[in-house]
Amino acid sequence: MPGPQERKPPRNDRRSRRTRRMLGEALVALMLEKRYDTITVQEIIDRANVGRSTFYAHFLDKEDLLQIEVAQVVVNLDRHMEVDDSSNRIIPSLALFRHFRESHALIQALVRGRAMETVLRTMQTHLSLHVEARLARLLPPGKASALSLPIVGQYVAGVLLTLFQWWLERGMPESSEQLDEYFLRLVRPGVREATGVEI
Amino acid sequence: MPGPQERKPPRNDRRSRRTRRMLGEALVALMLEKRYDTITVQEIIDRANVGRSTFYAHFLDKEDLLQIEVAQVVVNLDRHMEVDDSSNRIIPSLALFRHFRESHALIQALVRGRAMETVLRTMQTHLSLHVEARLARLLPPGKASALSLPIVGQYVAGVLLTLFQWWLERGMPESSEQLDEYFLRLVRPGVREATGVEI
DNA sequence: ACAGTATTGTATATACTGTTCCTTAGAGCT
DNA sequence: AGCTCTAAGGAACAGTATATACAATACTGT
Repeated sequence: MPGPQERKPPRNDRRSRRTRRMLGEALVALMLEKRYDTITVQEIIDRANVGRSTFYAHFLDKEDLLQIEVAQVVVNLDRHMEVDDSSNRIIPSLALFRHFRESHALIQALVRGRAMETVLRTMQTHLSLHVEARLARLLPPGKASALSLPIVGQYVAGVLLTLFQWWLERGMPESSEQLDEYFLRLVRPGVREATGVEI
Repeated sequence: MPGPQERKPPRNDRRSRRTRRMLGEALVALMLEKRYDTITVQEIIDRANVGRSTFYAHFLDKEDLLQIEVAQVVVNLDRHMEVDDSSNRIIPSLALFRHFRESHALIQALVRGRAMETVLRTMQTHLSLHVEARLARLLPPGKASALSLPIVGQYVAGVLLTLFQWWLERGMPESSEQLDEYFLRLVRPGVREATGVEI
């Protein structure tokens, strides 16, 4: 490996944004075909019709490009979690399943490219913290939860992501509503017995 | 990448077995220190005190060596699943948690080396199929499950692996027994309502 | 002790990365 | 429109990694 990189120069030109987008799309397209770590920079720039030096003008390396694509997924996820804040559901699962179905091209690429680990771990953390916070608010004052809230948060987030992966692997034959119903039927009794909260 | 490999020659000599073991241990040791994909073959053979050609006499490439180590994990897992076959528990969760704690050096290496994705996916499949089979046996004849058995299998396996990862990330402060209790308290109500089976 | 083979060390072809330097093309401003 | 500035293109380069080939050597099992 040649010398260490300093940082990536931020560009704001219209052309630059177009180039960045093309490179991102090229990576996603390639990840639908093969594993992320077998993809070379050459393949990416060929697919995007972009010069080699242009790639390195925008990104530190291949990993940097991936990270930026992954960050997009997480940002979108957070945006979808903010809705439905008034109900007493601890997690906007239906909204999430719908979001997954819509953006499943990128997510599918991440899964098939074997770069899903990072995404899932980030999702798991975000979701479990969200659930934990909601549970703390819904808990009747003075009445403690039988199981600690972090573990219940992990449980709920884990079930959601497990079902999502199972759904995705089989090509998402069920509707989002159907999957949400499965999710709630499985998760609700456990949460009720563990915390006393009815979701 | 140079030409394609044909296959790896199987060796049975005592020396060979020793060499293979040394190489496997070297990889595991290195994975405790850095990410799998940043480890070079040179580092592995240096650590194992083994010549370069010897490495390629035993394994197709670095990936091949990893796969064999991973397979070991899964084989051990299966062995631990066979016990406790007479009880009416759908999954020997306590035995599994104990096994995880014992072999956590290797598993920790896989996690820190970012090679856990493969292992977890394989585990998820094995465990969910196991649960599915057990449920089918325990289901009262003539009385169908409300939710299909595959989805309940995925659910149970997913919760077990989620809790395991949560446990591992924080350095396994709880005992195996404690974790198993959490697991059962969270998963039992959902399985009861979804299938009618009491575990 | 001997035969057979596992192992070693080195050399080699191939591939990928990230940088450099120079040229070309086009966006944005007056 | 014309001018300027900079993004993009393209080729070449050093550095490093992979996987193979081959001859020499060390060791095991009988």
